[in-house]
Amino acid sequence: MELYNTSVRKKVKFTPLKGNRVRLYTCGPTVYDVAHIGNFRAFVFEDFLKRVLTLVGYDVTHIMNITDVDDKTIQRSMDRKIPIAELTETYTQRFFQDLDRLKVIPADGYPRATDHVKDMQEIIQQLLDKEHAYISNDGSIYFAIDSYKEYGQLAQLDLSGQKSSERMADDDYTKENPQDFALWKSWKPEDGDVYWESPWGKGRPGWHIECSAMSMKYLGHHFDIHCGGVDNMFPHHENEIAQSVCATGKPFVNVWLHNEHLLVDGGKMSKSLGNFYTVEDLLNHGFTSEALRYILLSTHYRTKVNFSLEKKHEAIKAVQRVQSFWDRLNEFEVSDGEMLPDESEAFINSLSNDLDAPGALGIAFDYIRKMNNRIDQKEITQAEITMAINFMKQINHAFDFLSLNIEVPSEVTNLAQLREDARKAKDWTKSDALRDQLKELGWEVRDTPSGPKCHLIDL
RNA sequence: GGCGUCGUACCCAAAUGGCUAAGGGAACAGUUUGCAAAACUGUCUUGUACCGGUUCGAAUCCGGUCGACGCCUCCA
Repeated sequence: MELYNTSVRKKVKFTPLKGNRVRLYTCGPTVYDVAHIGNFRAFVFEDFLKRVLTLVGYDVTHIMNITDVDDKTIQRSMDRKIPIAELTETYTQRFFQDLDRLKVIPADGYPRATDHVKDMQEIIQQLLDKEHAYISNDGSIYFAIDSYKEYGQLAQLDLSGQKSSERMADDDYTKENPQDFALWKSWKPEDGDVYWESPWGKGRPGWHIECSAMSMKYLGHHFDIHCGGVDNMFPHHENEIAQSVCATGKPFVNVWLHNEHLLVDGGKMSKSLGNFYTVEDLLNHGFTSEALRYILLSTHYRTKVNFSLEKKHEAIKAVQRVQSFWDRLNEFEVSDGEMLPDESEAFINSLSNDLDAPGALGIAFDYIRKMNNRIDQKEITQAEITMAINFMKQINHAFDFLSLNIEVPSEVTNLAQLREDARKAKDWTKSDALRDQLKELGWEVRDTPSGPKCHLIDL
């Protein structure tokens, strides 16, 4: 498959560094607050990447960090007068809950920054030893970007032409170069009891160092894929590269993937505009997990997606189309077999082309219409049913648009049976009344050749 | 100011210089249905922001204009 590697700004053929295993690191949340739907665009994109990699046959080891210490987190815990660990644990659990609600496959590990301070210190020491870092006069440690000639390569920044503004120079008088970034922040009174002992005194790690430490610890110095939002490209990922490469003297990440942002109503999400949505908000608005996945995946990951509440209907209808076809297929007797229709190859080719999810969906919907038509015409064969089931499983492996194993409450089943009895007796008044009754319970009944079928109403 | 992205039908959104520019949603008409729902068929046919250029051939490449947005400082 081909992936767009930000590092070289073009699509490149992807091959794992070692055998069949893809080692994947994705930047996780800072757990000082609830993550919003924009954050989850990144996490759902990464989930999709992983699903496609496994669909084409790779094994994936996926690590996502949890940033549980930084300026904002410390500030929030002080404002709320609760211990930082309590604050971060609350939002970490909330994050996992939201991932689950969006049907995101869990990572193989979610290392927390605060559990890896020692690993970070080791890297910092290596950087000091190799003179890529220096201790400033307040005890903080900075990475010297002048010591790494490749600095700016990922973001394609030419730093030689940039001059430091007076403001920066004033704020950062202890740095050798205003662009140098912190590896270790010395303790200040406003940090309270948030500090770790180190060879350089009390302090806490800079933000970028955690990803270098944890990715290399769990995936090795040189691993396959590192993902994040476009905003992380600079400075975060640029700094990660500098730290990691200079500390180990080895290549760091093979392929960098960056997803574009999500806009709401054409602009940035903000609490003051009232367009700041969490997963919970949207579920309360009547979006389903599948509809949210559809919205996040039906635009290519490198294109900005414009979210709005008006998309609910479109998204729900689209995923229901897939669901209805699946339900319809399952009314047939299914025989075993690995056969797949020709469309499966086109579908996988589309996904292999830098995760062209919209293109793949086009193929899937074309196929669904074609097969619905064959069922309507009563021309469908047993072999086609089997292939359709297998193909739909592939589609669902990648997108997860189907709600499987929904249990119909016995109350609903009973009412549906009463209605069916009334229909057989041609008592249309009674049967329509029972249908209305079911509707009030949130269920819709469809009369099919094999009897009435109940479906949850999403709208 | 520096770097970069984008503009495709009523809405959303693919198309890596080459067949009639996918697909989803909405709308309208029909088939089917006791009526529905779902599904199917048809319509939405001078739709690639605008102007110019390169080419046998351009949504795609180049230049310009207009518009939207991102990064350069914490960000998915």
